[in-house]
Amino acid sequence: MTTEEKIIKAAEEVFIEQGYDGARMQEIADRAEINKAMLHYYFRSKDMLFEKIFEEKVKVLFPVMGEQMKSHEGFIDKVCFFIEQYYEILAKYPFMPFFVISTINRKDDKHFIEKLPFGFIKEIFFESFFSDLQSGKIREVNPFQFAISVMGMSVFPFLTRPAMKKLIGINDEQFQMLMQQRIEELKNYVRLILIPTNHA
Amino acid sequence: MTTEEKIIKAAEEVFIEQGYDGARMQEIADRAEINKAMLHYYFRSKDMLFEKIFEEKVKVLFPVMGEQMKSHEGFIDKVCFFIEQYYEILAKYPFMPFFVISTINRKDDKHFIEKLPFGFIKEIFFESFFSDLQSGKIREVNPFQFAISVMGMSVFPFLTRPAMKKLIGINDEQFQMLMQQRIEELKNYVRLILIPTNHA
DNA sequence: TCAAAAATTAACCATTTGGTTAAATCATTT
DNA sequence: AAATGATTTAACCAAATGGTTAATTTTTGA
Repeated sequence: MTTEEKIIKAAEEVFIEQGYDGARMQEIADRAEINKAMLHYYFRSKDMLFEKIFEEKVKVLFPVMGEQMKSHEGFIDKVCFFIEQYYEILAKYPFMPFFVISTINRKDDKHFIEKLPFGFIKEIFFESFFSDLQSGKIREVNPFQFAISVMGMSVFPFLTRPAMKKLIGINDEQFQMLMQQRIEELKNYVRLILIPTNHA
Repeated sequence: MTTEEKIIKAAEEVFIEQGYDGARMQEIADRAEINKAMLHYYFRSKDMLFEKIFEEKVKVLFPVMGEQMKSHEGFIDKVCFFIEQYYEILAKYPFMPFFVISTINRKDDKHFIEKLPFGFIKEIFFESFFSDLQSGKIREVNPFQFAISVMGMSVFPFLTRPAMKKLIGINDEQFQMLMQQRIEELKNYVRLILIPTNHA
């Protein structure tokens, strides 16, 4: 493991746990078991180190879901697939949503928002939506509001995880289970919302 | 306006904008137009000042919805009322959700989670849920997952507000409008999810 | 093998930070 | 008006912070 890799690993941990303002260069150095000067030797400044981490981690949270998504036929199938896939990612990186949100909410966020790769939603998601809407396969909902809702339902519990755990009195393992059960529940909601009622 | 009030107002602003770690005592003093020593004179330390602000603001975010909610009859009515009321609060304090979430996600959160008054949900929400479930007025969903979903759909856009604004290319006013429209959309989702289909 | 380049370290630096103090001002009461 | 207590201020402090530097060790390549 090279020094650079050790730094990135440690910086990931500290930035995600503590946020930009809470993170200390010394703590990153300590966890990486290197001299603090090395941080600046490899990444010049705290800002540039953070930028590097953010870019790398965001790629993980917004993966190339595009290709796989294309293989799913209707809009409902695509949404259900999105929910499943997103759970996989969130289960692996439960702190990521808070990391991203606290970054884009930072007062002097210069350009982090632009780095969020949201293109795939517009392309694949919406296109498929209007197609299925016209053929009457799905109910007429606002696609934008619907997209926000699906993301909100998926991500919100991970943002409030510490509270959830404490309020319900569960541990990490049980939380994971709750989220796993949640997949089917959310897919069910999606179907109930989107599948038109039979007015026979 | 007393000195104490000036401090609280300024501290609210700074803590909510910058978070605990990002907030500077000097900036709070500057905005309150008082000497920095006054902060410690009235509130002893940054920790204690923050605690004061958190308590006050949380009371706003989790208001005594209880009484009004009791007057709404069925579970669906209660949920719809919750969505409406919550929009009112969030429209007034759009930064609050992030403030609360970034506080409970802080590494050394000692006791802030306990201060979240979630009692009213258990009492009024769940009670009414099981009542309507038994009488067949609502579909059989997991009440817990459903509650998380409603909160997520309501709160999530406010957590990602800076990103939403930039990605869709709207300003604060337009964002507010989008959220206002959202109320009816969400209430509609709730009905579609909860009202049983007629298997005639 | 040996010099040049890259990597690493310890000591250091300027600035910022939360917090303190002692003196000064203001308000209140007698 | 004098004494008392509350409020306010400017100056100060120690610790922490991001960042630098010059010297040292390690690696590389001719």
